[in-house]
Amino acid sequence: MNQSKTPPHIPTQARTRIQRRNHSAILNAALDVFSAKGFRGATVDEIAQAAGLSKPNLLYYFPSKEAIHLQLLSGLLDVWLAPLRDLDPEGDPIPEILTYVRRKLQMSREMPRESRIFANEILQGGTHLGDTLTTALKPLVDEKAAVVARWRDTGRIADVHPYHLIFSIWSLTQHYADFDVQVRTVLGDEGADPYPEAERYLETLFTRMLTP
Amino acid sequence: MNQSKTPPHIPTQARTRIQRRNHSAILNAALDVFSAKGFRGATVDEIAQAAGLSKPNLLYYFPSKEAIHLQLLSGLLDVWLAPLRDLDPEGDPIPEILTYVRRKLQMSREMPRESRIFANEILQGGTHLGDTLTTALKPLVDEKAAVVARWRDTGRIADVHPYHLIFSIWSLTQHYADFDVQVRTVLGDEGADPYPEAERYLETLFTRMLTP
DNA sequence: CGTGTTCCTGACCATTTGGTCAAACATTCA
DNA sequence: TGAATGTTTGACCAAATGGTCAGGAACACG
Repeated sequence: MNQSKTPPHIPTQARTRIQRRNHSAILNAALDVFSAKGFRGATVDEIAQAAGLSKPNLLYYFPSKEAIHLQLLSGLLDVWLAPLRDLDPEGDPIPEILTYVRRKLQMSREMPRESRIFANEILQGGTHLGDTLTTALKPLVDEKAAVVARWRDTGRIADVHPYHLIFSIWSLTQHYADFDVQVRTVLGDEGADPYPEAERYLETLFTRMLTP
Repeated sequence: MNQSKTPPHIPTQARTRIQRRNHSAILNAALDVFSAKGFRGATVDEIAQAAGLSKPNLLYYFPSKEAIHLQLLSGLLDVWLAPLRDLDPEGDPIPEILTYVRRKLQMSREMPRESRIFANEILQGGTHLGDTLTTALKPLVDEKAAVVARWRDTGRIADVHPYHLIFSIWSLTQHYADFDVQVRTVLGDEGADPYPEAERYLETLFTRMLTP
């Protein structure tokens, strides 16, 4: 009957200092573990360890493993789509698109865990995302594809399919994060950082593709 | 002490009719389940059900879940690399590369399960593949990258980084299998088959990229 | 100090899951 | 037909895992 012990499950804005610290420690640890092992392969205990907490203690902050995963995913999509959101319809088409490519590649390099977690989720059918894809992703892509279509129809870029252009940017940039092992293996261990070459390659690719 | 009941674990060439049937039924079922749920997410029981067998019966044909996964993976790599293997150094460079792209895209469409299982494996760090990547994949890529480099150095194709060209072909073609859900969601449910458009797009992309 | 709240833990539980085994059932073939 | 060989299964096990809970420790604050 007592209404005590209300666990601070997902308080959005954590109240106490300890809450804030542990909350973010958990999310960060979960990012590590989920991105390395996938949702099923990750164990609550491992996440707790990585966050420096005991399993029950972690469950004190989040109601379930799935809740952690979910909060991670939803928090991610915004960050992930920011570069596309910033594509400026008033800007110079080709530089605008090249900037988008560059920013996306940069995110791949600096946030590979996020990229992998997302890839994993989509690979598995996006079941955890619910209708987020249709409500958040699709409208934005529709909007920006329309921008690209306008650029194309006014002859400012070469003839391209707007949606597939966007798909190609996604796939090419995220490839370096998601398939990191493969890339590094093929390039040999000597060639440490593939990103500078990748950036040059993608710049050339899209310049040649888009120049009228 | 009796040496009886030697289970026909991985007999490579199954002997009896039943063995052949069940063996391939298991592998096919495993392809379904592993590609849909990943290695950790897949359960032996589910694979057995999908193959029309009981779990112990499945374990009669394969010593472990991992063994099934492994046999699947190793059998896959050969098929997967065939198009690259067929890249002909004596052929016409641009048509040769376009053919490679087309075949790779076709495989994406016709074997999405295989593509996803592979993606999943690489995403997780390729731990199950052991050194297969360095012994089987790298040498082939090295060889074909050299071919591309020769074409480039003799001016038969435009200036490109051979390895990143190959990476871009992989990522662009497999994107349609691995991120199928995303692609379909963004394109809307009406536009059923994205592949014809994709093929046209990729043809244009690489033609513009490679024409000297 | 004392009291209420927040934080943390050891012990525990139910379920899932990979895998085993003895015995039953089927098939083959002499 | 019958014995050897091959196939299938129900019952079972041990380990892993997500999650609970009662109570103790730390902290905030009057």
